Amino acid sequence: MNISDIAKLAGVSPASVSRYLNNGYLSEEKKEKIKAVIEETGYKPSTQAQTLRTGKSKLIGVIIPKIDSSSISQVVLGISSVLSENGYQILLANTFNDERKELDYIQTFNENFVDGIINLGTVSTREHAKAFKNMTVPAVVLGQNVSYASCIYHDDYNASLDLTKHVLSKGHKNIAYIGVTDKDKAVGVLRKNGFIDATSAASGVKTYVASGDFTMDNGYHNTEKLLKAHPEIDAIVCATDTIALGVVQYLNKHGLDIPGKIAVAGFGNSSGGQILTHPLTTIKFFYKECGIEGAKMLLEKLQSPETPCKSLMLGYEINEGASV
Amino acid sequence: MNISDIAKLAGVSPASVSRYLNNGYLSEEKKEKIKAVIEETGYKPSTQAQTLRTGKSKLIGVIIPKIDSSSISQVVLGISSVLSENGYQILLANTFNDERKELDYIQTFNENFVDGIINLGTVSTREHAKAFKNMTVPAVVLGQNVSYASCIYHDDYNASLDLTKHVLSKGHKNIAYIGVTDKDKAVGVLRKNGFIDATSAASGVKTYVASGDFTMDNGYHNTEKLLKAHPEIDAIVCATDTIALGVVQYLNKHGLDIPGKIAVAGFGNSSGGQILTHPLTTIKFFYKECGIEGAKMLLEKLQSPETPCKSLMLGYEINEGASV
DNA sequence: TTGTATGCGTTATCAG
DNA sequence: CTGATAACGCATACAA
Repeated sequence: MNISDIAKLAGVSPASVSRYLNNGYLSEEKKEKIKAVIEETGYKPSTQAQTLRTGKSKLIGVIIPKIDSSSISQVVLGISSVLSENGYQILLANTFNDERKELDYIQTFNENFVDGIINLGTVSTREHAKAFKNMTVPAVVLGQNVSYASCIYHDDYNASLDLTKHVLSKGHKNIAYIGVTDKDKAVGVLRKNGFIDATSAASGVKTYVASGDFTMDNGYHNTEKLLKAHPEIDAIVCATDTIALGVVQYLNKHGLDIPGKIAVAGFGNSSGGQILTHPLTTIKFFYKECGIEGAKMLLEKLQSPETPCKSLMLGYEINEGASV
Repeated sequence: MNISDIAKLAGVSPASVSRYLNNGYLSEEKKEKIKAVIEETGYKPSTQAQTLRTGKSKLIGVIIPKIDSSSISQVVLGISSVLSENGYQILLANTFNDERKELDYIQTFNENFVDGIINLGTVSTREHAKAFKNMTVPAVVLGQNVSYASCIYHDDYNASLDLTKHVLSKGHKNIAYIGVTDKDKAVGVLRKNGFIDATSAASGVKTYVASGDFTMDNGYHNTEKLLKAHPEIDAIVCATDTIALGVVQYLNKHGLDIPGKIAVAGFGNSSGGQILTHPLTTIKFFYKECGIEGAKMLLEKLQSPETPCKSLMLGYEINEGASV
């Protein structure tokens, strides 16, 4: 069932049907005719052909590292709210935190299927830079401060600095940090640096740094290791709430009081942290706003392709729970 | 940059380039030529045109109700593992639990873009039945037992029956149930029915039933209401772990001991339930397996379109935590 | 083994 | 206001 079939059934030319579907530059009489036929047949124009012809798909590719994450969910919510208002649909590509898959999807989306790309950035390698340089559709990176594309990111460094200072203000002297890979500048490097700078500015404070992936397991197992080697540890700062929850799980399991024996802090203000007997002290970033602004930035580029690259940094708040 | 440009640069016909890209029915000499030009130019064939021409996109549309969910994440992981092995990519469509959006995406995907659809079902209305009947690509529904498509679902009723029996076995006599909309047969109706049948078979047990959405807030606020009206309640069974975590949050906040004062149970075996001081007693469903089997079912239909409809039910396990 | 020609379903141009 | 026709980029039947 294609446009010509409809045209025949309605006794008009394919061009008229196309006009009906688009501008509607058409006599009332024919409009009626065509409308009737389309409703009867349930005809839907082929998006493939439309896209091939117009070069526009009204689809935005959003690349995310994992789906089971409240922060990412909020970013996507923000993106979705703006884009659907403007007639775009979202195609989500989940990389399962696999750098290769991320590049694959960037490639797949690029030149194909989508009118624009939003990438919730994790790592930024030379290959990423290259991929974005070669990009023919507008793209925005969220969560990382990159030079090769417009981006929106959080003030990870200062957030970490402040969070750590808050922990220090409670008198803790042996503070551990559980982070993630340095390949992730925002979450891996900047948050760690904030921790290091805050603690080294304090006197009489010893620190212990560990690292792993974005999972509760990371928190659980690193806590186990850290405490076995350094039972004097009295506070643990984690690069994400998810990791912090793993820490909490370990501490609960071993009857170590939070924050009496050991304080715990994280980043992300996830709902999971708030169910605890002692709600998690955590950094609240503006994830939904990040999505909203990112989508707006992309729309702007879609409308005027010559828009220059921008980078926007968003602030943060400390959510003081009872875990510190 | 299209196939003819490449052909010209390589001094061959467009057909030869096409052959190079596909079968490779071609002399070594020309292969070399074409390969060189493609690498030099970074040429990528247009997926749009390929799809228009072949009718195949190698893309599977997966429609999910929310992304911030560990169960859904696991299903998607299962789907992804099977499909990517077979050269398919996944396009995720998130409906934010909006029934209208779900139908929209079914429509959008149908006849367009994708070679097949996997729908993580929530509600099943007459419109859903109609949409699936009109579907021109193979489709599989996950999580709901529907008649209009192949499906894979969980044994929600018996899981709920067993879970409730387990709660009863601990001597609780005033048991509340916090569920979700009856529009969702699997989670809304069957789990509730299991609860009702188990409790009404027991003697001297009073029950209290509330309902809301798939959020922690549902658990939190309904617990508040229930306990204010019925302070004698000594156990709360929830249709999902997320709801149960909201219950836990309320109980923790008000210093009500779990399970001493009130027992809590849920469904889904989410990691969030396991961080608690008293890990959540919950039903473990086989989500990843559900995704795997669903993807296999779809592949089968893709390969032989005349495959008849199937429905497959998966079992469950009780994960006995310390919350009951 | 290779090239030419055609058509997938649509929209845009242009003449009427 | 309307219809014929070309073109988007590719894959394939057919001819060579």
